[in-house]
Amino acid sequence: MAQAPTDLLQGTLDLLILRTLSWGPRHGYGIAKWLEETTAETLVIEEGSLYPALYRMERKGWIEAEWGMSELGRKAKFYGLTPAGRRRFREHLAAWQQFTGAVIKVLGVEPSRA
Amino acid sequence: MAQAPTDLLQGTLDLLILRTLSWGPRHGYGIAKWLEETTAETLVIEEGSLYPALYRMERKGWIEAEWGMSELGRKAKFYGLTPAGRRRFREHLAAWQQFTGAVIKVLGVEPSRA
DNA sequence: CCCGTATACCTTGATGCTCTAGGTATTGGA
DNA sequence: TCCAATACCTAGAGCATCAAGGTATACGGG
Repeated sequence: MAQAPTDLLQGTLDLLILRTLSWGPRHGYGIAKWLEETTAETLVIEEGSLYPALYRMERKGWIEAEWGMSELGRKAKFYGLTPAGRRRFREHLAAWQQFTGAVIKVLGVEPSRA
Repeated sequence: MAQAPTDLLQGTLDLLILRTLSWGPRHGYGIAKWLEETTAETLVIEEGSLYPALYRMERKGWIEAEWGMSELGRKAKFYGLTPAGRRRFREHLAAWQQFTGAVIKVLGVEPSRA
């Protein structure tokens, strides 16, 4: 399969998580599921990538965790954006837009609008 | 500067190089300069990333090197695409389009069309 | 009542890309 | 003469992702 979206994910996972949480708190498992559903399984978030990413972001003060109950009645850790996380999201988003715009310029093609 | 295009570059550098060479052979230094000029310095390719990437790609049979003379009369190593490289480019490009399309769907914003 | 599946969390080690920071050599202009 | 630009190269560190393992609970079907 060579170099699937896998490697392309680098540096984008944080941004995707921040966006997911910008709609409101969610638990880890739910973040991954939501991303997968939203992109029709084009984006698949491995748990070995997800949880380390969440700790990283928590350590940096972008998100905050709180234990609670999932919709299905199981204990789950809910993550929510901090003000710093919101700021970070805006900055990272702008950087991504600029970067991707430049890549489009080089490649001469647009992303697929499936 | 936080997380500049630096980290976003992950997994995209190969694709950018393949695209650059799809116009014809070029030497390493020239590839980097061309990418920087084309994107108004939004994309800056460090030499410590560039040369390892070129060796990697040569080892994988996507590009071929040949010593020659630069436009300015200095010895330079020119890289050209192999048939496998052309195939690789098409595949990687398609994967990038699909991946980036999915990211756009999640983020809800378009890349900047500066 | 048992068992499989889905939910939900977590960790370790390996892999692999990019960057920092160094280095060499040549050319041309101030 | 000296500096900037051209053109190449490398070692080591940092860091993100993945593969592959693990725990525990709820629920439904048999």
